[in-house]
Amino acid sequence: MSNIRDVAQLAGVSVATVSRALQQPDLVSLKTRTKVLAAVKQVGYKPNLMAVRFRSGKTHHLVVLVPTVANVFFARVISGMQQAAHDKGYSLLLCNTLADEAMEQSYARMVHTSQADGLIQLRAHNPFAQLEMKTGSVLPMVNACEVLDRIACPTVLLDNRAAACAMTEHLLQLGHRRIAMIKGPARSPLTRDRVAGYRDALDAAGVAFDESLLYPGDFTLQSGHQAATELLALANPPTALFCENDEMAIGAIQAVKQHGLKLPQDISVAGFDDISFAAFADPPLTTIAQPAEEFGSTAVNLLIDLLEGRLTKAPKVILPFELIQRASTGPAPAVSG
Amino acid sequence: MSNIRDVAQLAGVSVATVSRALQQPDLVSLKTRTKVLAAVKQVGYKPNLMAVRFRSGKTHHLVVLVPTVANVFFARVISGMQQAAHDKGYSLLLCNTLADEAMEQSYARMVHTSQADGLIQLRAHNPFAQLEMKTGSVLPMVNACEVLDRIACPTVLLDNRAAACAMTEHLLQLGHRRIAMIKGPARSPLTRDRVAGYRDALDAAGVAFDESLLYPGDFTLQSGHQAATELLALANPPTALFCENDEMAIGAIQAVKQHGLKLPQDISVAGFDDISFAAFADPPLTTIAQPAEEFGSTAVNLLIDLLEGRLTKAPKVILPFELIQRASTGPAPAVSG
DNA sequence: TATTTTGATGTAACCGATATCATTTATAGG
DNA sequence: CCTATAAATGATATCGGTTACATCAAAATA
Repeated sequence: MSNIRDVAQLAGVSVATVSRALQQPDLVSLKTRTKVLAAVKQVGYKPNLMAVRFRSGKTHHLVVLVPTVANVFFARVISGMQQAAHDKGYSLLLCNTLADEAMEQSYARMVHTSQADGLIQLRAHNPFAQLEMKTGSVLPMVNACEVLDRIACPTVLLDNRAAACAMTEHLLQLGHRRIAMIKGPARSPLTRDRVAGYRDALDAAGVAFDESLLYPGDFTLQSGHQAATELLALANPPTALFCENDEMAIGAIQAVKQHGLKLPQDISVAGFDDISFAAFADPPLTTIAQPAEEFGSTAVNLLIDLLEGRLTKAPKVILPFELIQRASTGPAPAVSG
Repeated sequence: MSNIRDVAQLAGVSVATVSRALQQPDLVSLKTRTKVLAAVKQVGYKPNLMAVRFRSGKTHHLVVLVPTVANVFFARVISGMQQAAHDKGYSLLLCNTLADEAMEQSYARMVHTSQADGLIQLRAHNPFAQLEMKTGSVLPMVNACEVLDRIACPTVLLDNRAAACAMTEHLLQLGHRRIAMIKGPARSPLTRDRVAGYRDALDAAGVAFDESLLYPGDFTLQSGHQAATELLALANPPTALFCENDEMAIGAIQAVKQHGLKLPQDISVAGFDDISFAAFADPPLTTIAQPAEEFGSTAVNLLIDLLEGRLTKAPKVILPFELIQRASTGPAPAVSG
């Protein structure tokens, strides 16, 4: 591999001149510049970016902590991130945490050990908590999708409360009164907000909240299936299932059918995210569309702004949602519990 | 940020001793070692890995070129890669190429500019072709899933021909004679192999090959839907649809239902990959299971072996498949065209 | 013509670790 | 007690760029 000294020697100039000819061409005379460029071409010189970045102290790498890339929604978010990062000359170091705290820690440490400039976290957990406790410093981080409320860091989020409220209102308008919610883990702020939105809508409609209609899932198809199965076994089962993501909704739909019920005549099922499979469910899934790619690109842009000092304080960007009405939700059955 | 000199000064030793105390503790006396470790702790020293890697010339980064992370199968492959890479102290630089040649090139160049040690390519395209042409050097690459046949590089693949043959045989055994194949782009070697397997089975069963039953898709739900719609409009439509991935199969199932046909009584649909949604399709999808995560981990391990000089020649690893029989395929309808 | 200003280039320090080689100190053997 | 050998430590070059500063020539000004 040729280096800058080879080029300098061949061109008969100093290494400084070569560097300048490539970085600030106006500082170099046309004559020398052409000589240098010819030499660069001849030896096939490519600057060693490891050296450049070591010198500059900036890696241009961003760590992304994703709970699971196998989740379709997150996959879209990552896609948006990658595009935005590439546009600004950054690359993504991907970590599929799989809820493994140690794995998350080990990637977070990359920001400490100068392997990455900053980090984007997609779940409600501060991976720097331990590190910052020890060092007292605050590391560059952006939070997206799932939101940490205790920390003042730039954030991209959906108005989950309003979105859950909108979907619940939709179901209430269809005449449903027993609306179950297949939610995420109890401790998640995202789930907490969505449950709050669900209750807002119930309260506004004067429908009593029933704790037994809340079922905690884990965002997988299987958990949606299991949740629906158990909810349908209740003495007074729900006529609508509002799921916190489309995977669980699709799982729930299968359980509903296995239970011998027809959708949407006997029961309605709604999802959240509008992943590509939602429109291909049978029946097609009513859901909340989120701008997944935009989550990713916004998060990346915020982080880069933060890193490059263009951020004075931590903004909270709220992205819009849209209720997508399809055939999985319909009027509540005439004889309702 | 503290550096090795700070530690050395505080411990009252030379930087070389600090480095040794951390890298080869046996070369340092117990007394000095404890002194050094105390100093390390006191100043909160973390070696600057950018410096380490610049010095060593190894980045411990691997570029991964993925056609689309939004594809569930690829998401699983990436998950497997990330796990394996992490276990060996490497990180993944993810590039979602989205069929953008320029994007692919720009990431491939990272190997040239010392930003990454090697590359894993998931589609049948050599991103180094141009670079290697110019420089004459061969860059470390591993190919997985989609296979490049012209190049001698370590490869992880499925016996796609045998798998497609197995699925076709399954359909033939069910009595199907008009079996359509919703395949991938014509130029893809993967598709070529699978079509070959499909023909192997037809030939063995003495069923004539009908070109009009081959339909090129692009692995999306939409394209499966469209393909099925067009195939069902044929004068002599197929009784079975063999799709090259599960997304297209799920899209096809929707089209089949919209056409008023029942599955599997009127028509059978089979997929490929066994993504999580396959078991939740209605009816559950018969498909070929591939060890997606293992594809990822194997590819990463091969690349690391290659980088660390443990590979003499380019191995081809063939991973096993399994035909998963579910309810989307059944006996051919009695009155067949 | 003498002097200042501008432009172009070279010299060398620097980023932070590692590793070679030299040097000092400790241990063993005679 | 002295030397030979081993063990521990230090001084410093090095990786490949960038950049502050020095130098020098050419152009502009007095």
